Amino acid sequence: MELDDRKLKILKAIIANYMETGEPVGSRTISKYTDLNLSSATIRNEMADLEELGYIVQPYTSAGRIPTDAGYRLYVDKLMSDKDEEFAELKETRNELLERVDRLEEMLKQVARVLASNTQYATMITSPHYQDPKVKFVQLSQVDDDSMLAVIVVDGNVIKNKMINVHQELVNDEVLKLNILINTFLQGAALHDINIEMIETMKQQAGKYAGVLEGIFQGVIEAIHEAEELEIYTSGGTNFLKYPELSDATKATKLLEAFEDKKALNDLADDAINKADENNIQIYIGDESPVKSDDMQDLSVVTATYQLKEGAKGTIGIFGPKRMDYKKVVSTLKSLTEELDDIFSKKKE
Amino acid sequence: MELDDRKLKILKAIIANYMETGEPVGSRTISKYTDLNLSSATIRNEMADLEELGYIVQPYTSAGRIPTDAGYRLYVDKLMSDKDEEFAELKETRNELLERVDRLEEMLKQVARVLASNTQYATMITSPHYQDPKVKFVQLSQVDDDSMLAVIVVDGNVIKNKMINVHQELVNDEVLKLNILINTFLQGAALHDINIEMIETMKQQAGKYAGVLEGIFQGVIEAIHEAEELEIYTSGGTNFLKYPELSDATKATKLLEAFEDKKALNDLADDAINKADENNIQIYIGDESPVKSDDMQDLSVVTATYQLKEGAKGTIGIFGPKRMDYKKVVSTLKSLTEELDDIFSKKKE
DNA sequence: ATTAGCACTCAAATTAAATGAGTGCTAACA
DNA sequence: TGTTAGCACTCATTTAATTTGAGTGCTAAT
Repeated sequence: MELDDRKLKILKAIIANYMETGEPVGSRTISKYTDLNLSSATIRNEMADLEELGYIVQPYTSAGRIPTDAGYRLYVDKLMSDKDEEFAELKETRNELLERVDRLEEMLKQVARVLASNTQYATMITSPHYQDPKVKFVQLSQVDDDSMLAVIVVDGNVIKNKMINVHQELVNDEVLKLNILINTFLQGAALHDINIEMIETMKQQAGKYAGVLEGIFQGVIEAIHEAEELEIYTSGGTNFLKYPELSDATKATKLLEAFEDKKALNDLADDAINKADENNIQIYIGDESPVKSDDMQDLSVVTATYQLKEGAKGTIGIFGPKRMDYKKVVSTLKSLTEELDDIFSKKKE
Repeated sequence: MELDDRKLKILKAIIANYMETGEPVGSRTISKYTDLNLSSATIRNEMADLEELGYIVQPYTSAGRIPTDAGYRLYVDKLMSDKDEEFAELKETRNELLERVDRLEEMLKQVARVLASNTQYATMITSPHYQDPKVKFVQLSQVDDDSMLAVIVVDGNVIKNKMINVHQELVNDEVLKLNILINTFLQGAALHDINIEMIETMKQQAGKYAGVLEGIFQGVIEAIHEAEELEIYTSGGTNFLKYPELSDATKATKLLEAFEDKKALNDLADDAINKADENNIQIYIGDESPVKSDDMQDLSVVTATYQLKEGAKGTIGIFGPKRMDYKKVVSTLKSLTEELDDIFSKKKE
C-alpha cells in the first residue's frame, strides 16, 4: 500500500487535532478539519489504511484514532514544515532573557523558567561543560588573621573560591611569593598534569607554607571537576499535571521524581549532544529516549545544543506529552539557541 | 464543660490515629486503640463533647472524626511529649550530611534533600542572611588580555566574582595600585557607605582606570545584596502527591506551584525567624501561615531557625498535610539545627 | 472512487442499589 | 452516676446496571 499525499494530509490532520485536544480523533472531525472535502466515510477508509501502515491506532474498538510513536516520528521528520512564523514570541523571550544576566547560573535558571512558562512543558538546561579544562590562574590572598582565599580560574572562566585555614599569619611579601610559585606550576595545567611529583616539588619550594598548598590543590581539583561536570537546572515540572494523559497521581509522581533525577537527565544530555543533527536539535519520542524507564514511555523530549564560543556545549531539553507541539517547540528551541550563542559570543568580545 | 484528662487522652488517640491513616477515625477504633478500656459507646459520648469543644469535627454526618486546626494546635502545644527517642535516625542524617560539604550551597541543597527523603514531606531551606553586611576586602587580578577578575569578599565570607572587560591592558604594577586604592576605600564599607561622593573621589584617583571601577562597584553592590538576600532551596515537592487529601490534580498543581514561588517562601522564612520560640521552632497550622493563599489552607508548616556563629540566621521549613507527624518533624528539626550549628561553628575554628 | 445509510461496538457518563462504618439515643446495669 | 449493649438511622463509598453517543465497518447506491 502506498502512503500517498492524501493519506499524509489526513495523518497530519489527525496528529494536529490530537495535539490540540488530547482525545482520540474520529473520521467526522477530520472530514471537517481538512481542506480536501471528503466525507467521513472516505476518511474512515483512509484511516483504516493508515492504521494498517502503523501510523495510528484505536485505543479501543470503535474509538477514534491516536498517533503511534511511528506516526509522531513521521510527523516530526516529514510533515512538520518549520517554515512558520512564531517570531514575535521569540523577541519577547529575548527581552526576558537579557533583563539581568549577571551570573551564568542565574541566567540558565531563568532560561529554564522562561522556556517552561512559554511552552507549558517541563524544561531543563545544563551548564556548558568543557573537555579537559586547564587552570588559567590562581590568586591567593589574605582575608583575615587565620584564613586565606584562593581564587582559581579555569577554562571557560569557571571560578572556584576556596577558603583555607592557616595557622600562621603570612606577611604580604610571602603571599606574593607563594602566588608566583603556585602560578608557575599550575598555570595551564590540566587535571592529569597534577601528579604527586609536581605536588612534592611545590611543597618543597613552599617550605613552611606547604600546608597552604593542600587547600589549593583541593580547590584546583574541585574547580576542574566543576568545569567538566555539568549543572542541571529544571523548571516547570508541574506542567506535567496539565496533561490529563500524564496526570493521574501515580504516573505524575513518578514523572516528577524522574524529572528530579539529575543522573538520568545527565545521561540524556550526553546522548543529545552526541546525536544532535546539524540544527543541533534532537527529538526523542517515547521509547527512543536513552533514559530507559517506564516513565519516559509517555513522554517526548526535544533537545537542543547550544555552544559557548570556546567550544563548551550545553543542552536544553523540553519534556512534554507525546502530543506536544513539536513545531512550536523546535522553533522556540532554535531561536533560543541562536539567542544564547549570540549572547555568549557578545560577552566575550 | 471541662477538658479532663480522659478527653485529652482520647483526643490524642484520635489525632495519632488520623495521622497514620488519613481517614476519619471512629469510636470503635479508639476504644481499641487506647489503654483506658472503654466501650465505643463511651468514646462516642466523649467524642461528642470534644466536637462541641471544637477540637474535632465530622466531615459528614455519621462519619468518624478528624481533628480541627484547634485540635492540632492543642496537640502541638500540650500533648506532644517530645521526650522521645528517634535518635538513631539523626545519626544517620548526620553522616549523610557530612559526606561532602564543600560549598555552602551544595550543603544546603543536600540538607533539603535528605530531610525530604527522611520525612516524606516537602522541605525548604534558606541560606543564612546577614544584617547590613560589610565588605571585607576586594582583590583585583588580570585574567587575560581583556578581562579582569574582581573577587569581593563580604561579611560571612560571601564571595562574589565579577568579570570585568577592560579595553586597555594593565601592567602588574598598576593592578597593584588599583588594588590598594580600592581596598582603602571599600574595606569595611556597608551598602549605605557607598555614595556618589565616594565613587567620584575614587574615580578621580583612579585616573584613566576609572572604567574598571564601575564593574567593581557593581560587583560590590551585588555581593552585599547577595549576602543580605537569601537563597531558597526546596526539595521533595512531589511528596505532596503521596497524601490523598492533597493529591487531586488541581490542588496538587497549585501546591507545587506555590512551593516554587520563592517570594512566598521568603515571606514565610522572615516570619518564622521573627516568631520562633526559644527552641527556634515555629509551627503553622493551616490558616496560621503568614502566606495567605488558599493552597496553604490544607498544609501545616514547621520551621526551624539555624544560626551561623557570626549571627547570620537561616530557616528550614517542612511542609506537609495537617496530619503530619509533628513529633517526628519537630525532633528531626531540632537535632538537625543542632547539627548545623555544630558544623558551622566547627568550620570557623 | 466516493458517499449515504445503518447496524454494531464499547468507553464513559449516569443512575440505582447494596454495603458498611459510624453515629445518637435509649434503656439496662454495676 | 458513669458505663455499656443494642438498635434504628445516616450517608460516603462501592458495585452493578443502564443509558448515551461518538465512532466504526460494511454494503449498496451514485
